[in-house]
Amino acid sequence: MFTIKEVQEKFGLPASTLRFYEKEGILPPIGRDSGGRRLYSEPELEWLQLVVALRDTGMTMDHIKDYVELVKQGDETLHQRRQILLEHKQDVERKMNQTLEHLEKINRKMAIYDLLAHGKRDFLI
Amino acid sequence: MFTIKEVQEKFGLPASTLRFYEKEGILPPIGRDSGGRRLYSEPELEWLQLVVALRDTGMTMDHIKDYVELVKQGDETLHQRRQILLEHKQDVERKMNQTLEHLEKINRKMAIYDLLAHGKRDFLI
DNA sequence: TCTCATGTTAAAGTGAGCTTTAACGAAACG
DNA sequence: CGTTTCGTTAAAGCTCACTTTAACATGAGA
Repeated sequence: MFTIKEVQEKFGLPASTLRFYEKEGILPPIGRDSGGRRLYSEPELEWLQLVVALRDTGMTMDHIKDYVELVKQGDETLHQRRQILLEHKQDVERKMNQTLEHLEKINRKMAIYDLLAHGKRDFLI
Repeated sequence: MFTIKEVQEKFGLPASTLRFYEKEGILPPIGRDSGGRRLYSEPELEWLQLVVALRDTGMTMDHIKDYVELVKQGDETLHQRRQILLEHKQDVERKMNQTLEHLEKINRKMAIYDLLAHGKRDFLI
């Protein structure tokens, strides 16, 4: 069991964000100690890890919420959930390819700077 | 020379965004026709292409603006500009590696769904 | 027991990056 | 010549994903 501070440090997520995720239903309701303080358990951290993976690969909070709803509905939605992950993964791969193209553009720009830096101003010929 | 509508179609950027970029100094002031309408020329489109590459790889508008300021200052800033692009590129590459790790997480989740779908509920042994 | 760090909540506030609105001008079409 | 389309501006508005604030509670250490 982990306090909110420990989770904050483990994941690099502010406590305010952890509370916000719980309020929004992105995390399940977290158990409390006698004083009403949150105590995170392993499955909840596992879950948080997937949420972070989805968020950092560009899934919107609303879509993550939809996915969480399916998890709550149990095993009947396993296929649907797999499909959502698959489509998201394909999305991410498309975006990565776009990013690679953009990096190419940036590389070409840098190459031009290098030519200019060496006084080779005849590269346009 | 291209009208704002043509640029909008070429780049998939709304005209409102093109006007917004110009207002913010992210694009140079665009020339006008006799009726005060914007006419984009080739160098401006080249420039827009780099802006889009930087934006879509996660550079903030403020940083793009800083870069634009250096361009305006001319050749003295060539080295500094190359350095900014280099650092941004390294940043993007770090983020891509993070994304690959996140994809691994998503893949493992999908694999679990596959095992469950085939009734192999003994995978935890 | 006092104090101070750490936690709690609901609600308001923030910042980035556009997008919409309103009011108007120019110009192409029938 | 009228009307519909495309453009212009400044300013206000919007969405997303948090973040801050205010007011209060708990619990550990001196």
